[in-house]
Amino acid sequence: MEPRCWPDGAPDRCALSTERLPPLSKGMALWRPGDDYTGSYLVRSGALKIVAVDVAGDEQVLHFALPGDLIGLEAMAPGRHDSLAVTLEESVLCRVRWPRNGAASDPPMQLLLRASRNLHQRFGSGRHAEPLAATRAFVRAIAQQIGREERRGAARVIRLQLPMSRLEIGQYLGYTEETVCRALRRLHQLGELDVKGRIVRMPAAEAADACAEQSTSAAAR
Amino acid sequence: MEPRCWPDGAPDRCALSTERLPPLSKGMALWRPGDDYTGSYLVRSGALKIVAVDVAGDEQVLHFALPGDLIGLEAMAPGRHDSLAVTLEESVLCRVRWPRNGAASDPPMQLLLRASRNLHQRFGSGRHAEPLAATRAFVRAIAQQIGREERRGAARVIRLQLPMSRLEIGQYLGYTEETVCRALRRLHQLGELDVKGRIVRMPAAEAADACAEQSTSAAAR
DNA sequence: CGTTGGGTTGAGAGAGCTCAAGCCTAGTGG
DNA sequence: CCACTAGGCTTGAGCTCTCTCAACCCAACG
Repeated sequence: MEPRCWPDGAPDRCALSTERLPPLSKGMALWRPGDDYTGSYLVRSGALKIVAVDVAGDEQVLHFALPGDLIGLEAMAPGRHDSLAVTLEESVLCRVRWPRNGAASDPPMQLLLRASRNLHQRFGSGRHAEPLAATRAFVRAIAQQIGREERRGAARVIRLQLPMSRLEIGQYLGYTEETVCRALRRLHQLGELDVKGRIVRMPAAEAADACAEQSTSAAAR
Repeated sequence: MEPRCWPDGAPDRCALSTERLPPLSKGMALWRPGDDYTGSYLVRSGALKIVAVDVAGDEQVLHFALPGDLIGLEAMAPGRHDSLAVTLEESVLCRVRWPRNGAASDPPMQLLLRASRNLHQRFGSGRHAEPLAATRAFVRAIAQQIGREERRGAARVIRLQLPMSRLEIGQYLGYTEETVCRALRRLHQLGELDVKGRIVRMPAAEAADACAEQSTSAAAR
């Protein structure tokens, strides 16, 4: 019944290594925000929660990890954890590691990096309680991906064209078209951004604290 | 500015192949629910939305794919797409393929498979509008992972112990502790499951359609 | 110039949140 | 072995906020 950490027959090609960790008791932190990424983990038994803690101290659970799950992959691309992983009960884990630069040119490894970025994005776009905060985070995330920097006099602004409608943003964030519309308007009134249809302009500084990640993503391209 | 589909220097090791697709015009479907998985895609330009369509016809956007994104990986593990991918504007894509069984024993490929499962789960646990449907889907997903089948006379039931508190479920689903509590109670009253603290029992048939979307939620209104 | 899809705004009602209190169970220490 | 305690769970009563529904505006396009 207990799944093996890794197939026994798997050779050590591609410099992949697994290492069994001593059992973690309930409530132990596997990693904390800011920790360097040192490998991913396979859950052998037990359970963990991956939580994002915001500045207000509110906790949002991003994922529950159960036996068989691979966790921590989302930190591979940025090289650093920005979430907190805590055991919900006594758990046994295996750490999976490989050299950071060694196999970087390996095609499957490239795919893994992309997958890591995917996971990281999905983790970042968690469910916010308020439509205003959710919409703000959404626009900033999009801005980081497709925004172009413009000079507007002395100020640097990010300009972008949203590819999707208000309705589709709502279908993504879990709100209605009207709520998204009102949230955008409120953000405009707060001076955080300038909206005209699907064209959005915002100060470059605003867009910067969206996730503050993806330094490696440019190199990956 | 245009990112390359793939590093030129990357050799064809590990039998990975890329293939550039002709530009897709706005509104074209890249894949539909039920389509076989034939490879993942890298977005070169344009934008797409990945949506889940439930039986009621309601669309939920799971992801917006922008240039540089890798999409479709979540279908690798199950081998079949259960979502719909549609271009939001004219888009250029590259398909990335590799033999299904060939490199299955390759450690990085194993990691990819795990990542695929992760993505698939995260895609499945999208934001539901109603707490009842969200809680139902959550419990069923957990049951599929850690539930044990029991014989209770003639009926087959799934028994499981939730590793997390009601508060943590709420922090995951985006509701408060009380709302989760009431949702569980309502599910109990509807006869869908039996809750005693963290012990949950439910008919094996119920747990089976974990991913089958909420046909009952619309009727519940 | 008319049409169409997307966007915006307003008013009312229902749903989930807040606050508060009581219960129940597991773990602890005498 | 048992009482105790603390945290989790449950339930209730108002209130706020988002959804619903409806109308109107607007720009793009033929």
